[in-house]
Amino acid sequence: MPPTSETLTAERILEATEEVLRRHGPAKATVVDVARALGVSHGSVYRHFRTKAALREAVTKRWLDRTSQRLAGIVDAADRTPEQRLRDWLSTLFAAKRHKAGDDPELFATYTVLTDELGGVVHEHLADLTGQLTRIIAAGTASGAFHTPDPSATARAVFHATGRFHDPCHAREWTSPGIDAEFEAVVELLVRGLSREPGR
Amino acid sequence: MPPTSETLTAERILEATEEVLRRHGPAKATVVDVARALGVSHGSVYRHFRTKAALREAVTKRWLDRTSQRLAGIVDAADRTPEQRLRDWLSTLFAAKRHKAGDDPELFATYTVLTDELGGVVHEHLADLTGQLTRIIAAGTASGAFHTPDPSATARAVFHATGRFHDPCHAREWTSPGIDAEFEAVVELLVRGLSREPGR
DNA sequence: GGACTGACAGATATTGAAATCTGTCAGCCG
DNA sequence: CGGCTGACAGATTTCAATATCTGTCAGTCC
Repeated sequence: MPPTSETLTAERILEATEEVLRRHGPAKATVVDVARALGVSHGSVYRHFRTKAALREAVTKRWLDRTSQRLAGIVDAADRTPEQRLRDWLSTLFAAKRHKAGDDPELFATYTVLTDELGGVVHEHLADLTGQLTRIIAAGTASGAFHTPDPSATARAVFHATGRFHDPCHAREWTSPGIDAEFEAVVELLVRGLSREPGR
Repeated sequence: MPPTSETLTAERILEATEEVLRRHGPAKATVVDVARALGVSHGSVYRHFRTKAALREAVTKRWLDRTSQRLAGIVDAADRTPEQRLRDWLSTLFAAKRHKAGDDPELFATYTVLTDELGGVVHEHLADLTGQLTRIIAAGTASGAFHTPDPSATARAVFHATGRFHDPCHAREWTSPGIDAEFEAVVELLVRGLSREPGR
């Protein structure tokens, strides 16, 4: 609403877009709405983003990157064992997703729709996350805590096996009562599979 | 189309419903269509199924049960070790789902929509499948091949961890090139986690 | 008498005309 | 200039009238 006569930057447009998406949802959020929220004409928005799809892509990338960055801090925590870091990383990912989905279900649904449209950005995001996982697992392999001939493939396996706890298409299940126990059971099984000496 | 003057049975209605769903999809399949396909008035269909939802439920249950029955044969195969049975069972489940999704994508999408509506039937189906898994894992625990304090909870964990390879919301990914390797990697990790003496 | 029909009321879906949106661009304004 | 506007063409969405569907039931027909 405030036409804030500052310069029109891509950043300001992205912020306004997020706000419009939060208010109107993905289907009804138009670039005219975004321009109106900024007090400019929609032509100006097209100066910064070639198409509506590009704008949606940029705003989604920003949203996904916020999660990546939170997780990146766990990967290199030198004071924790690889197993602890793996457990932390998976728990934090699950908690972050569940938090996003629970806090503002509308906005979460919005981004779920957006990520469905935007194959490329999502693919990069997943590559980023499995890359982080690979570093933890490789560290574990180096220290002898984990045992796998191919940390990268194993990282993807761990990521896929925990999909129920971070993939948006399972968001509905994240509020069911037994979900935490289920998460623990899956992580336990995976950690046992990764460890050289399980069953202790 | 053929008014087949046989008696109108629930079974015949279910067959006609499946055909109408295959042709028209879930959104456009009406009970008037089903009646027309059978050469009767739609009032007659309501004699056998109280509501359209009940009809959809019955036809979906039939469809889900076909998968359950195929898998049930693997559970008690006396000539195979529990680990082999576990691998067989998971592979067969994946193959069956992928086959259904690939063969007739329209029909698969139709049933995916239906299962989304019908919480109860699907929940029963999942309970049935995890029950089968529990029996395999319990057999493995008894023979010393597997090691878990709670076969039922572990069965659910295995089922959830392999969700990417049987949950319809991942159907799109079942045609991607690396999917078989990914499946093997996840199963490998889980079997290792279940086994008392892995890493050999 | 019991399976079936077909007309009916209320709910839901389809349709097409009108409104809005996307993306462009010639021109304005500081 | 260089960022911005606003009118425009074609594509998409909305909305209300119209048609179809769901579920019921009194009545038909064998």
